[in-house]
Amino acid sequence: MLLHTGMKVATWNVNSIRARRQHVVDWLDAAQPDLLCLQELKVADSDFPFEEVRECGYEAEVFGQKTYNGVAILSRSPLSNVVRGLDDGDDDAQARLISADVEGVTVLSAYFPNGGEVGSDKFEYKLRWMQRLRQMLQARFDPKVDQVALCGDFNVAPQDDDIGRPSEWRASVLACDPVREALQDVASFGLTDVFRPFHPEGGVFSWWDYRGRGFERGNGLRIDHVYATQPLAERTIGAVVDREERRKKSPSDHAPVMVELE
DNA sequence: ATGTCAGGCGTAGCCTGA
Repeated sequence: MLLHTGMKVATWNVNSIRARRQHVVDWLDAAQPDLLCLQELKVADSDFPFEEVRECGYEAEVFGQKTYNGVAILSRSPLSNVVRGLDDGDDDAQARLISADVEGVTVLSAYFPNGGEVGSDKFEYKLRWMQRLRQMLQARFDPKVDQVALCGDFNVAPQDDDIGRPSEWRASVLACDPVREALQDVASFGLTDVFRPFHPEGGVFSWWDYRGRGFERGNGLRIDHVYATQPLAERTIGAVVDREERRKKSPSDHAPVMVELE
């Protein structure tokens, strides 16, 4: 009989695991999450630092891709039922989703498409990918029963108060109406944002553009999220962004987001 | 359009993506 104490689940777009290998190792040692979902690895599986991660006490399941995308799940407990991709029969070469089960919870590490410019082919791909994600969730899970955590870089700021300077971003691929509606459609499957209730005042961000000194100017967006089904959401007892990580030398443009479950 | 990173290619500096 396993006695469950807290469970810390984190997500972090590292913008190249090669460039951020030491940051990840140091952060695992300091933050001690039970699970860490990674996005934008930008390496093939063979170039993922499995050994370093194992030395920190984590096993890793990786869906890598050279140069672009790439996602992983790191866990202190054994992972099972690993699924790579949306698994919907669509011939999609982009490595943007991996899922696995751990201690009765299904964890998904997702890297939603950025979308390029509104109206572009990349934008249409983003909306279509989100639709496909919604269909996959519906095919695989029962939101009333299953404990599912969808974690990752959603590339969507859900509300204006998730943005430092809303007027600069409101029409962008990260915050425009069609993208927010697509996120609502994904959530309508039976997922809720478990972070925001712990920060009702808003103004908490997870990504700051390298360009234009976004971090220094407070011009960030909350685009990295943990969404959970009700049976899991009701276990949430805290949620934070580790802004200090963004302050370090050679940071990712994203900071880790971590939620604590009871 | 701009800004700043990272990777590819290939071994300098331009290109793409974000």
